[in-house]
Amino acid sequence: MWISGTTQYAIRAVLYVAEYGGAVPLHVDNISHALGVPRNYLSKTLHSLARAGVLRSERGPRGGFQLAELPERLTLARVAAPFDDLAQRHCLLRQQTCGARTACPAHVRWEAISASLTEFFGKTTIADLMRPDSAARVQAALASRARPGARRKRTTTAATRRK
Amino acid sequence: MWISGTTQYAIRAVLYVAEYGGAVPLHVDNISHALGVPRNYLSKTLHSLARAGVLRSERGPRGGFQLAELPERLTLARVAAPFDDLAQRHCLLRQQTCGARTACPAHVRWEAISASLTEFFGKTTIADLMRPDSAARVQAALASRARPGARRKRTTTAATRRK
DNA sequence: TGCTATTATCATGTGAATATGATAAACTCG
DNA sequence: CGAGTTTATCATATTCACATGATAATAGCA
Repeated sequence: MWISGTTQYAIRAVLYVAEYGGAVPLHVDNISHALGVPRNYLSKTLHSLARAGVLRSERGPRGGFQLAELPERLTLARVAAPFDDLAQRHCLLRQQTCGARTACPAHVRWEAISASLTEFFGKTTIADLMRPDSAARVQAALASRARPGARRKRTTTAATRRK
Repeated sequence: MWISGTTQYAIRAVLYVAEYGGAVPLHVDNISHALGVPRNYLSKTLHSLARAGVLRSERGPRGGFQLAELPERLTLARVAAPFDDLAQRHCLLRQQTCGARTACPAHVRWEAISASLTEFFGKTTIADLMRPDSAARVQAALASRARPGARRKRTTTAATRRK
């Protein structure tokens, strides 16, 4: 039961970037050390998050990972989406025929639980999980980065999507 | 996310035995056909359920699987127990240190959902999932089997546990 | 006793999730 | 431009859930 290990890594990583990252990007080494998660595996995971528009990444010296959006807008569902198809698995008994038309025996009873799970992942944000004091710092960091006049660089986000 | 495929097989199998089994035991072939589940894999699963005291099994001609208890007493948690450790996974982020003392960032918010899941599996029984009409038949079947004077045979249940 | 039906068990295979190590690509700055 | 830093990607290994096929053990019965 529950979400995949990769998704758990992802949530913890995004949360870490939210709390400890600021104007300066965090390196994979830093994050993987902090979380006790394999480096290269995390690298792939972070890259997926960048493609999904959750993080932005940059290579080379002064590179690393930052949030792509305010933590208030990053729901757990969005963070989990690249790794776990949270929506697709609503039948407790995995009956293919379980739908509005022909329900599995557990359908009605399970529906309530299932809905509360969907709501949890859809409404809980990274900001909700942050220590209160770090939320303010993030606001400042993102604001300064978005200030016009800053030099544009090529970063990997949802916009810059390569095959 | 959710429970393992084996647990889903198990619930569906126990439910099938409850609804279509009676005084005469059901064969693996019958059940696996009905559920569209691999035969030998199901056999192992059913055997585990017998060891767990959910089913009783018997070999040879006239053998097969029957419920070991009234469906009202078979909670989903009991059926799932041999395959999924539902209780062990309470931390959303899989933090080892997540407990009463040091909670993970999601602890408080996740606790409510987690509790409702635990309650669902602990309180929902096989009887709850049965079609209403089949419940009565099971009552009769189990009662006749328990009637004193019936010859005792060696069956595999929680009591007859072999290493 | 021996034949047959049925579950129990063993040995093995397969695929996906997880992980590792090496190399390529991109960026910074002297 | 070239050296160094960092992410991106590729090739491969490991592990585990799920599955398959063959054989052993047990029970009923002629």
